[in-house]
Amino acid sequence: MKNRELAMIFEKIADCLEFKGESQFRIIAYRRAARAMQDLAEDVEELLKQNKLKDIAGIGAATAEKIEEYLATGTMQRYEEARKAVPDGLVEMMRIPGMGPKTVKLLYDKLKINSVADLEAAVKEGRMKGLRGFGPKKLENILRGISLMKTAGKRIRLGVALPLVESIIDALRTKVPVAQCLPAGSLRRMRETIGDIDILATGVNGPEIVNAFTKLPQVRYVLAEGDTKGSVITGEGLQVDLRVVAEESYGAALQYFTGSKDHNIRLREIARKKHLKVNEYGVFRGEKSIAGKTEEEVYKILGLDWVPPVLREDRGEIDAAREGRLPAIVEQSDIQGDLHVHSKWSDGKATIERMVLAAKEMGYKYVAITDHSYSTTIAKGLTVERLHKQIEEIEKLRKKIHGIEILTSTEMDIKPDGSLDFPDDVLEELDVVTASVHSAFKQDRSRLTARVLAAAENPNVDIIAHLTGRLIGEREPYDIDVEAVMKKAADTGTAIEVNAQWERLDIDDVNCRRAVDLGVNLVISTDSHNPSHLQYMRFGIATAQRGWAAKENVMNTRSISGLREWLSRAHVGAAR
DNA sequence: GCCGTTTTCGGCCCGACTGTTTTCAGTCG
Repeated sequence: MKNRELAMIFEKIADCLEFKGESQFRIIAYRRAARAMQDLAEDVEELLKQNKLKDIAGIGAATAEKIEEYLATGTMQRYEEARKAVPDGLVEMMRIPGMGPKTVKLLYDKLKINSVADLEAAVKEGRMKGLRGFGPKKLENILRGISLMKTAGKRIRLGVALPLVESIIDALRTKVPVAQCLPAGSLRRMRETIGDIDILATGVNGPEIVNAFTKLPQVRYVLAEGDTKGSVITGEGLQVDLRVVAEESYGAALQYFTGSKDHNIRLREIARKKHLKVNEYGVFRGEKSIAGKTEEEVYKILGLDWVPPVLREDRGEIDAAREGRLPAIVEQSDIQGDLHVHSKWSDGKATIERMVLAAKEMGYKYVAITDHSYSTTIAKGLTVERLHKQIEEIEKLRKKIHGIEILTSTEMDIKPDGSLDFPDDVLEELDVVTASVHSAFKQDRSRLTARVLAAAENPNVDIIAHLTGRLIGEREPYDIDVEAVMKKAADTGTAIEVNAQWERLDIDDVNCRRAVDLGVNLVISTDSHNPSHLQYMRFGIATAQRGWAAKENVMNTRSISGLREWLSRAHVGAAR
């Protein structure tokens, strides 16, 4: 799959064009094309074969031709030219916070500075002396930018970012009176990783709030401090931006500060066509504010339904909002049970009883105990004999704990040769069966895919868990043909899991959207190894929402009888 | 370079903050 390669190439072309000072619009067009490639769940080669490249939003005649050229020849003329014209060092220099194309170009033209290392040396040797626009503060900022780029700049995962932002907001509230204070940006959109943290506050005294913010103990550097906006770097090297607005602008500011950038640009284009203007203070006709107190009225005045933050990625949600066909996305309150929970029997940290009681506490109507099978030796996987003992224990617990159904289950290993740990007659004894890959990740694409396809075809397998095996920022997805597995799952009724552990979020939002389009059944489960993990359901829900999943798409929104109906139907589907 | 419920050509989102400069360009989100 060449989608990612193409995304990188278009991004690089945009960088080079930016350096050369070409039209902003052309640069934006290339960046948009890059993102279109990034967001594409289907294989770009497949779309080329079907002659559908130009159906992708952001891909026009020129970029389609370049994609075709690259897929046919392995090179792209435009890319080769751009790389030759702009040394790699210059592109890297543009990544330094505070350094843009103009500054880099000027230093290259005047002083022949062409790398980050050379830039650092030049500042320290005083080579910029007398150069217009390079005062002492500017030089200081360049050095700081270089050190920031070295130490920071890494995206952090949602599960790490959320507690961090909560601690910052709590600290701010103790220092200064603020009416509203909440996370915006990619955090509010629940993206799987967060580049920087955005916080929106309302209050009458902007400068005082911003000042208190810049003096918080978490702050290492202050990047900017104005009347309504502050920007800092925390001890962890993470950038946090605070924006303060008046109460009457709350909705418009929240909308603006939640983004995404591309979503907002679309909104402003719509406004412009209606001879309106949208900014963070409201929606304006001429000088007059006509909306802004709530997000709902901002969207409404533009002729759109309110768009849930998780959908604001410019992935078709604007058109859907205009046409009244936004999905009724699945909500936490729809979830009736968790179908992926471990206990002490394998690598979980708590007894079955504690896990079940914690699930009941969540308000669930059922929970499946999915301990590992014996091939996963590192996790003390269960043999057939131990599985039978576990079933006996569950039967006892059923008599003891009421108000929640305990489902017998397994997270069974799909072995390297595609066979399964348990024979069919054992699987038939279980209420629900999950299968997943825990070994031989490095197998080639065809073997790995065949292995999972075989599991999905087994009528006794109900769910495929963490399909791609990725660990965000740690381990790449296995080389598996996700599209082929999904098509098989759509055919057999086998569900694909949205794993809610924030290190995994597997499948991701883009693949989830594709699954929904293909009519694949989903489950959202936490893969809990202790009772507190059950809370991670919110991350799984957010991922499914970002994938446009509705309640109907998600099997564990069903009542226990509805769930059992699907479990039996899945088997019929596979048998045909 | 993309795109069309005013357009197939002529548009293309909008404002805050900084640093250094005497009125604004560059950068960022």
